[in-house]
Parts: sequence; structure tokens; C-alpha cells
Amino acid sequence: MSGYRDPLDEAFGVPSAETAPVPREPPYLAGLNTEQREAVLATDGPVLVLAGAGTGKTRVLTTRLAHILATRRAWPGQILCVTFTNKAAREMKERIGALIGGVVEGMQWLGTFHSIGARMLRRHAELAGLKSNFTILDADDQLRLMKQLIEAEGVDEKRWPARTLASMIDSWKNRGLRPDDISEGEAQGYAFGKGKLLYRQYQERLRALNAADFGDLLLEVLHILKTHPDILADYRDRFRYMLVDEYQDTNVVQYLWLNLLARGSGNVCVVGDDDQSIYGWRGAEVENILRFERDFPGAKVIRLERNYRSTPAILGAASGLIAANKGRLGKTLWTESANDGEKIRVAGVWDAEEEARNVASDAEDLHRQGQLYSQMAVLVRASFQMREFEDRFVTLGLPYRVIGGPRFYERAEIRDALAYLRLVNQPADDLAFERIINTPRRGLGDATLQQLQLHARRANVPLLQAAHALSATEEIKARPRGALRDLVAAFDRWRAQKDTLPHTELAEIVLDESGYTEMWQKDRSADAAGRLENLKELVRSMEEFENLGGFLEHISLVMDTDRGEGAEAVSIMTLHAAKGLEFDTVFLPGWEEGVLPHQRSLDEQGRAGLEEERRLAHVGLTRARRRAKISFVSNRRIHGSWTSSIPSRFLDELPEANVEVTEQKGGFGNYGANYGASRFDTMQSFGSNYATPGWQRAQARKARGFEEDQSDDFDIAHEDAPASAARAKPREAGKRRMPLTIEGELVAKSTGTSSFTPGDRVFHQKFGNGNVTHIDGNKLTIQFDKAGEKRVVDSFVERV
DNA sequence: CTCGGCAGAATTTTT
DNA sequence: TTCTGCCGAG
Repeated sequence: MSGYRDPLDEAFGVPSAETAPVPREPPYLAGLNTEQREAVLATDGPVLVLAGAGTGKTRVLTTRLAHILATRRAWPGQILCVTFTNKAAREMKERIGALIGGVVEGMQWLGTFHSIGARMLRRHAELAGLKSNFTILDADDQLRLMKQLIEAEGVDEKRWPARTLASMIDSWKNRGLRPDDISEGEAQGYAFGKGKLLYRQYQERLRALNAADFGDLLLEVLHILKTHPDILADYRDRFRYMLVDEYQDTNVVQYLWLNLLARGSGNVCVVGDDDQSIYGWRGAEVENILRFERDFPGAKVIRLERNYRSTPAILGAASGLIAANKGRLGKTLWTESANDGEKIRVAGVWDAEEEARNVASDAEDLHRQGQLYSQMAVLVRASFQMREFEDRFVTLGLPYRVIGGPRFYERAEIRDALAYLRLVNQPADDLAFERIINTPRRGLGDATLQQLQLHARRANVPLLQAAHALSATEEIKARPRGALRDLVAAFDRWRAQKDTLPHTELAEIVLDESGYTEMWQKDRSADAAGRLENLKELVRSMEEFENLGGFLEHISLVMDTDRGEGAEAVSIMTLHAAKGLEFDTVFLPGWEEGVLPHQRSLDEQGRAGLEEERRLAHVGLTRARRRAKISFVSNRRIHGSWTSSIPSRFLDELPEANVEVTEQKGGFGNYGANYGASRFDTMQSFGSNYATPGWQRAQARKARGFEEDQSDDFDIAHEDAPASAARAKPREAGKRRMPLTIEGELVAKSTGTSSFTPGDRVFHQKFGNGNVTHIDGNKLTIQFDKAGEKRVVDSFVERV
């Protein structure tokens, strides 16, 4: 017995009583700086860790957790550890595993707010009028549900879009408000006060469907905790230690929920950075972090300011920028480094196409110098900016991947397949039923559905049950009746097989027998093959789960899939998606008024919006380890028409010492050369206010001049023609684009020499099918059926 | 019931 | 520009 040594002790280097009475520092503390160490060791009582970008926040968090475990302050199951994203949760698990050399069992309360909320809600489902196998609805389902209610209420959906109601209800839920809590004034915002009624109806409908939306996962749990002291006491007792990541992103419900629980042990440690709060639009309140000390008097506040990521030049620029924000807790990032590193490069260019060209050629240059593509990222404000980059990268054959594009589980084919599975799992899921009743086409259209709905409402039963009943009566015409009977019989069969067959097998049977797979096999469109592939992938991914229920839970909560991670490719993503990541080189295009301080943010949130935009810019800059390259364009196409844009005000806030303005080869973008009161302001080039008609004319003239260089036959006699946007870019005329790729990522395969000949029929992930018309080395000219003529590198296409 | 054509709006960010 | 939703014809 005495020889027994706990594996945990072993792993952590906790001295055993016999061998080492000498106090020795556990190995996991090695390498931490003073503040980090303090944050790890201050286990008891409230602690606020203000962790600037790149200061080792995750390391502190994981080490702290490991420390709590190692010192036996709590068992894995007694620690509540909340993150904001699934990725962060996953990473945390992995890193704790790495720290103690194995997988930690029993960390069942480590996860995102929503996954933990779902866990709790399933335990107490009946208290919220649900069964524990309730379905978690996604945005799409919610919207459809709301549309039905809006219509039933006789509200004009044109005037009061379902989207508006959805976001309203969402924000109410984010603020912890249930239907009864909505004030009349608040409800006025939608359809003359019908918002409140619709909210209540929506909740009732959810209960009838045995479903919950994302907001409910927290709101309902909060309500249960508030109204059931015994349950609250139980959780308070259970959670000896609480850790919260990204505290600056918490909204009101999350805040209330955390606070309620934290009043138990009082051992709550929140980590965050007010300068990285970028989710205000989703209900996050920076104030939560700003008032932590008031909420928990005597809280220990630890600042992590030593940055291990970026060069002094980058930190200087980022600090200078963020200093313009008011109401910060205030941190100054510093780093130990002999030299400043490369200055931030700022370049003005003509348009987004040129911007993409420059970024791509810079990326190639760096690559030639030995930099990895995987160490480069293009960070944009909004996803519409991604297109130009994708286009350019595709033509060059430069490997890239889009992160956070259309997600796997949001694709139509996946959602259809899931609807089938949901319905097998939970027969009351009317939304799933509505989705698949006529997919594939089986002659069950609107008319039949309405009959079903009528019957279902009268009998107060789910649609599937109504279908069951109606398919046996004469109420429905013969043709649809037969189809309905088949469908109902199929579901009966599948449900019977649910408990006897492995769930992956069941899924295959369902997709097969329903005719869903066949539907895509028959489909001859460009992306049908990809969709079939996705369906296979879906079934494959089910293998990791014990049963159907577990799988469905996972997919509704974990919408992100990190596909292609680690690939040697340039990442393209939004600034939001980039939080928490780092790259050697970061490209920051689109620093223009209206794009980087995004117009909408400014319009809707005023100064608060501007500050959040500035934080977004700050997040972007601090992603860079070695170099950051900012650019802005003077002409941007918005909704199809060309608009002149002016450089972002944030450019002026970058300390001059850290910035280098580069001349562009294009010749039209050298605005930065004119230093003045505002270094980047285009008006300097013209000596007049940019908003005036004169400036606009100047722009137009410039545009025409540009075209003159490009095409000989341009008629410059129209000097005084109105500044037509279309005019400025005649080259664009015939250009057409396909919708975004299904895959959302394209990575060059290393094929040998070109093995194509003109006339070959080929398939391209993005552009679909087409014929090769010309070959030039490894560059093919292809006439695509849908996307028109494109020049593409051969490794991106395959023969069909 | 399905398909095609047309009008009108437009998504910044996501658990 | 591009996508969506609606309407009318087959």
C-alpha cells in the first residue's frame, strides 16, 4: 500500500511524503513570469486577470487549472471552466492533458457557456417544460418558426421581417429577459407592440416542439437556478472553483448566471481583456469586466502586460491605436527585444482587385524568402471582402483556406440529412418534418402540408403523427396520400431500427431509403458531387459518438469544424474569427471609413461602436508576430455600384514612428506620400473636401485616366460626363461569379506537370464544370459552364 | 405542383 | 451585383 503513488502526483511532480519533504516548486510553474505565476497560485477568492494580447493567457488558465487539480483543491468534476468558443474549450482540454501527460477524466464542466447550459438544462428539463431529449434549434429553424407565428398573427412580414423579431428576441434573451419581463415600451419596437406576444407564442411553440434555442440554454437555466434554491445550492456546492475565459465577451445572462454560481465558493477567476471586446453587437458587455472589482470586493487584480508574441513596432502601433479608446482599464503591452522589427506597412491602392494582387504577390515574395504560407493570414472586416482574395489566389494557384466560411453543418444537404435524423430521434420535431416532407420531391407540396398542419393543430399532435392519421383517411387526395403513407411507414421503420442498429448504419439506411442520396446522385449540377461527399463525411463523423442523441447534441452546439487546419496555406478570415490566433505575417486590407470602422457599427452604436471597431483593428494588429501590412482602397464596389472611399481614421492613430507608407506600383495609390494634417486623407491629393462634388469629380477623372492607360479606345472627350461608377470600371462588365464554394477551402495539390489537353472536360471546386480551351504551362484557360472563362492553375481542377 | 421570370433588398461580426 | 421571395403559367 505504501508504495502506491498517485499518477496525478507523479505527473505534476508533487512530492510524495516519503521522498521529498523539501518544498520544491512543481515543474508546471517553470517558465512563468511573476504575474503569470501569481495568477496561477492565487487559487482562492475572486481574481481578475487582465491579460493583454499575446501575454500567455491560455497558458495561465490551463496551468491554474492544473495547479488546482495537482494540489488536490478540487476534483475535475468540481471545477467549472467556461470558454466562449468550442475551439477554446477543446484547446484547453488538450493543453491540460499535455500538462499532466494524459487525458483528464471527468472534466465534465469544461466547455462553452452553451454546452454547459445545455448540460444543465437536460438535467432539469422538466422544470422548463421540456423533455431531456429536447432539440436545440439553430438560427434557420428559429426563423422559420417565427415566420409561421408572424403570419398567423397577421403581421406584415414585409414591414416587420422575421429577422428583426429574431434578433429582438435574441437580444432579450441575452439580457436575461423572459416574455413577462418585456416592458411595453420595449415591445413597441416590433409591429406596434406585438413583439411581446410573439415572443410568448414563440416560447410556447418551442415547448410544444420539445425544443430550445441557443438563448434558452442559458436563460432557462438561469431561471431554474433563481427559482429553485435547492438546485442552486447543489451547484454552488459542487463548483469549488470557477474559471472564465474571455470575460469581456460575457453578456447579461452569462453574467448573472456566473455571478449566481460564484456566490457559492467565491473562488472565481475571470480572465479577459477589455481591449479585445468585439462582441458588443451580440450582447456582450464590456462593463462586466470593468465592474468585476465592485461585484467581488477584495478581488485580486492581476495584469499581464508582458507580450511574448509581437515585435516592438507592432506593439507600439497597436498600443497607440487602442489608446484612443476611453473607459479602458488600461494596460501597456511591452516586450523585451533588442530591435524594433519591421515597421507596419501601410499602402493605398486603387481598388480591391489591386489590393488582392498586392497581397498575393507579397505573400509569394515572402514564401520565396522561406516563409510558410501557413504563417500568413489575411484578416478582413467583413466576409464580402474575401472574394477578391479568393479569386486572385485561385488564379495564381496560391494555396489558401477560408476560415469560418459557410460551415459544414449549415450546408443545405447536411441540414436536410440532419432533419431526417432529428425526426427519427424526436418525432415531435415539426420543423424537421417540414424541412424534409418534400425533399426529395415526392409530390407533397404546400397544400398537403397545410392539411397536415390543420389536423395537427386541431388534434394537438406533432405533424408526423398527424401524417400518420391522415394517410389512413380519405381526406387527402390519392396521390399525395400514397406518398405520405410511404413516408410515414419509412419513419416507423427507422424508429424501430433506432435501438437495434448502430447509428451510423441507421443513418445510411435513412439517407438511402428516403431517396435523399439518390436525389443528389441524379443532380447534374457542379456541386452535387461535393454534397454527396459531405453526406459521406457526415456519416463518418457520427462514428465518434455513442448514439444518435449524442451526435445530434454535438452538432447543434459545435458548429465549427477545423477542417484543413495545419495545411500549408494562407488563411483568409474575418477579424472576429482571428481572435486568439497568431501569425508571422498579417495582411490587413480594407482600412477604410465605412469598412473598418464599419458604417453600420457607427450608425447603430455611435461612439461605442467606433470604439469596438477600434478594438477590432487592435485585435487584427496584435495577431501579427513579425509583420503587419495594412492597405486601403480608394474605390470599392458596394451592391454592384462603385463608391469612392477614404482611408480609415485608425490609420492616423498609428504612431508615425512605427509606420512606413509604401508607394504602389499601380501609381494611383500613393496618397500616403502627401503628409499633412492627416497623413492618409485622400483630400490632400486634391486640396478640397472629399465629400464635395468637386472631389467626386476628381475621383471620376482619375478613374477615367486610369482606364486610359488600360484601354486605347477610351474616349476622354466626356470630361464632364457624370461620374458614373460603371464608367470607371468597364473592364468589370462581363465578369460573373459563382456562389462561394461548398468546401470553403481550396488547397493546391501538388500534381506534376500539366496533363491536360484543350477540349478536356474538367471540374473545379469553385467554378464547376467546364472545358479547357487553352494551356500555358500549368495555367489553363477554361470555359466554365456557369462561371464563364477563367484562367486557373491546373492543380485546382480535375478531369471528369 | 413545379418551374421560370421578375422585383426588391442587401449580412459586419456567431454561440 | 447577387440572392431571395413571390407570382403566374404549364
